Amino acid sequence: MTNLTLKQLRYFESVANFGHFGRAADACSISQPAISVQIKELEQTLGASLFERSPRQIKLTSFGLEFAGRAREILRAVDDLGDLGRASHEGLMGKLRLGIIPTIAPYLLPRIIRNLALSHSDLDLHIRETMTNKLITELVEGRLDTAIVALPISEPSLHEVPLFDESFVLVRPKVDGDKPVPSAASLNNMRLLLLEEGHCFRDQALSFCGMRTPLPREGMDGSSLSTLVQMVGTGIGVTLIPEMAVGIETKSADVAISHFTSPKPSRTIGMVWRKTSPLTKQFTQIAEVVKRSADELAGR
Amino acid sequence: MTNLTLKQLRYFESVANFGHFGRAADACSISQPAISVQIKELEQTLGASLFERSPRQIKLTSFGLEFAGRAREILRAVDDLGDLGRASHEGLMGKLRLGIIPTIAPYLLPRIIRNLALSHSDLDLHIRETMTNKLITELVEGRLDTAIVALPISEPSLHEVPLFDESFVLVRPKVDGDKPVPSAASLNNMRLLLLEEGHCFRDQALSFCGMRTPLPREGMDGSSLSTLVQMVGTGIGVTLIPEMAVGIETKSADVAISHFTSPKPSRTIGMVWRKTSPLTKQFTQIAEVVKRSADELAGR
DNA sequence: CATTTAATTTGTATTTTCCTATCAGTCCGA
DNA sequence: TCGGACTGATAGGAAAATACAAATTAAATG
Repeated sequence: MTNLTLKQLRYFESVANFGHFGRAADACSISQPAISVQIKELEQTLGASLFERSPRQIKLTSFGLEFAGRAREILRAVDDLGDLGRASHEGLMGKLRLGIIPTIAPYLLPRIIRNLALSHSDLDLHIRETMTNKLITELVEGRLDTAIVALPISEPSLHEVPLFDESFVLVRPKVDGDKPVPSAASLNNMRLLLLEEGHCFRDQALSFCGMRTPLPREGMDGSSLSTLVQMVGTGIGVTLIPEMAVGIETKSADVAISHFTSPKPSRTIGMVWRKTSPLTKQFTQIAEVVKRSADELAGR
Repeated sequence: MTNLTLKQLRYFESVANFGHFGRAADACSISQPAISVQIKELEQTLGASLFERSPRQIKLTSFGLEFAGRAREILRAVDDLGDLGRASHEGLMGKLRLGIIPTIAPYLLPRIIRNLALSHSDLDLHIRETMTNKLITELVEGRLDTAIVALPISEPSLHEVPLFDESFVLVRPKVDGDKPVPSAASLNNMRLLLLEEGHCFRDQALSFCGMRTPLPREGMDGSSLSTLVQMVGTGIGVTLIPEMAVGIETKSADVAISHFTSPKPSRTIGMVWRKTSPLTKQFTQIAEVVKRSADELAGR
């Protein structure tokens, strides 16, 4: 008979992730000996050791590595199974962890939260705002339920639903506002201010300009659209921002907004979640609310 | 946090299978209240009920049905995970549950067991002899580790390995032994004795004769090849048996053996196991031994 | 209306899991 | 080379989870 327990698998996963018994114990809110004992027991029932213990660090054995992969799959499946109960109720309720990228969050999130509170009052929404790749990792690892990101993601274990398209507009110092709108290619020659490495919007802007990597410049990257617009206001350069950000970001800066004609730069915003999650129906409801919120914001 | 335990899932699976708390408890070697409590707890954490309790019988709710499917997958994955320890050792050891069909078992099994005992003395072999569809079910449900059956099985979750081909021979009353060997089609007109419904060998024999269902006759089916041969000896009719059975089955009966020329009827015997089982290496070793045993038996 | 069957409830016992405290080995700076 | 810092292992007692036996409820059967 198999004598494994989920607890053992959970503890093991934690130790495997941290490579450290003590920190793993903290993460599981449990004492360090408790973890030691459970791992030892696990190794005993398996008849093979999972970690190479050297005094200063521990490392997964090759067996442990194989084991970790399977264990993770099982744990995710169990987590999903736990959600199945909630999924069987029609409505939207309980804790729900939503991720969202920073180039959307400040503009859309307040409205989403307001709308969700109105239509689904017994939903306990937890928000996580960070860059796409982190969101995806956390989603796959089961630390998030769903996320609002720019598509496509092409992570095979995730399901993608497009919500709306948003186009980018050009932000120039106010004095340049009357000049003709430059072509995509000619943005190359202007001083284009971008978000720092890792933001998907940075890559989307670059791809519109036909650039793979930006011309190397001295630390001109901003960490938020807000900063970028303020920088443009001082006359340093130009930038692109999503249309959605115009209302908020351009109020307090001396900048001019210009729309491109064609090709019109844009990106598709969508929602993603684990394919194995049983909460599809619930997520779809949320997607509707998000879509509606975006429409409202665009004045549609 | 998800608070499900494997115990709960195991108990639940048992109840779902038996449709009965008491019998499920027996199967788990546990008292019946213990199961009741765990199921109740499970339903509590899920926030939905898994069974419709009517006083005389219990039935899975539609939610319970969905839940059962996922739970089963998880439990199988965990069982496989438990085997991973053994798999990491090169050799073949520990308990191994082998299924085999009745039209092979009596002839090949003694030799297999002998050979395995010689080469892998610390293997604790458990044999289950029954018809193909039962073997497959038990395999998929994790109650068997591997099985020797006639291919193809075409069960997507199982891995198939062909071992050897064996041809069928015609068994006739000794007095008919000198008559010419009938064609496949003309077997239709003779009194062909078959194994009872459910044996794969029955279907294989029928398919050789080009029949879907046999001509309806009065209860002429036997439950073992041995019986069939004895019946042939009394002059009732003729039958087909695998070549492997000739040595044993025809010693004590007044029958004659004839080989077909072409088309030569035959079937492929192979081994199957769950694709997710980590014991592939071990099973492959066993497959080698089985193949060798069959070769010995055929005098090769 | 008593009897049978089957699940739940209750109270107690056992087993499992956990925590605190302590130990043992190694690394590192003084 | 010594002592503190860090890390995982061990031990013993406490707390929590789980299990059992016996009693209870509830419907169906004869």
